[in-house]
Amino acid sequence: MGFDHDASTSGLHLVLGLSLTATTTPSTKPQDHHHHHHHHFCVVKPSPTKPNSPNEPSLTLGLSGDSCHLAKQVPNNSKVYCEDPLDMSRQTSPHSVVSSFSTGRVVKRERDLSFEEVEAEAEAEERVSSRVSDEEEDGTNARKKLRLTKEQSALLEESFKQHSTLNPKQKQALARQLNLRPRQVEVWFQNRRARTKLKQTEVDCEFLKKCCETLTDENRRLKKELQELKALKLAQPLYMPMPAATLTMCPSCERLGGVSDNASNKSPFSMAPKTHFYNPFANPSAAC
DNA sequence: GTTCGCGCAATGATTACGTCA
DNA sequence: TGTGACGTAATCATTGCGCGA
Repeated sequence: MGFDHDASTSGLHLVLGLSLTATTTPSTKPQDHHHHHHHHFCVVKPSPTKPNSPNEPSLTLGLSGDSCHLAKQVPNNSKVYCEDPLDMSRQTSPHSVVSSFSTGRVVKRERDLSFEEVEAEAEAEERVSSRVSDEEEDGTNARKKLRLTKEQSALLEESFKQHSTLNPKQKQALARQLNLRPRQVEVWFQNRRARTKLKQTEVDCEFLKKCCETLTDENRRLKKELQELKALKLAQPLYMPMPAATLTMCPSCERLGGVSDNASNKSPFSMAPKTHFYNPFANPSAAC
């Protein structure tokens, strides 16, 4: 589903998006808005520096948070302390460090691993190897799902605010900070991007629905007004000066509607609902 | 008040496939 | 043109929570 609001075809110029703060990143990729209880929305334009893929909606989500730093450090230890007793219980579990080792599955894709990363992963695996073997001894091959601690999530969020994508170095550093595997950090970012985009789409959809309702109402009202004016014109065929309040001026070309000198204005009557017209897109009339 | 089963949302992980250098 | 890295989309699986019986 793509929202390509092309002014040339629709007369409207919708470019919708969300932003976490007043500033936006240059990236055109959809970015964070997931935790909107922390942030506010605003309309941003996609950057022309990087074209969207054909399937990508033109609605974009801007990010900010340049002032954010990765200053907060999660203790580089398998135990991360938090207030939540639930989390606490999770954290004390070896599964809070590395997840999918307990699945018994072999992770096929380790595409992003440099030699150092492979080494780091080997170390990580080392840290949990005892747990894995315990499970194997138990005969339980249940897939345990990693639950990130609050601190880990916070740091990931913080990092995501800065960059919605990570280069290998950043990924490696973050993984080290979080005591996770780089692959887990990568997956987290992938999911974060995807769910941000999904949420964004839902928000945009709601917004467009409201816009549509508003325009429908306005259209209905204008049609009614037009009929009234036509009826008035029939009832009073002689020229009557218009009340000034009914004149309308195009905000872009600054011409008075209905009284300009071109040939298209055959009638001195002007549809001028300006006093209560609401244009949700704040655009000049498409007639201009 | 407690427990159990169920539905559901959140989220980590996997897979398939597209794009690009 | 083939390949690897990296992205998204779709999906699966696990977990925790709320709720009614």
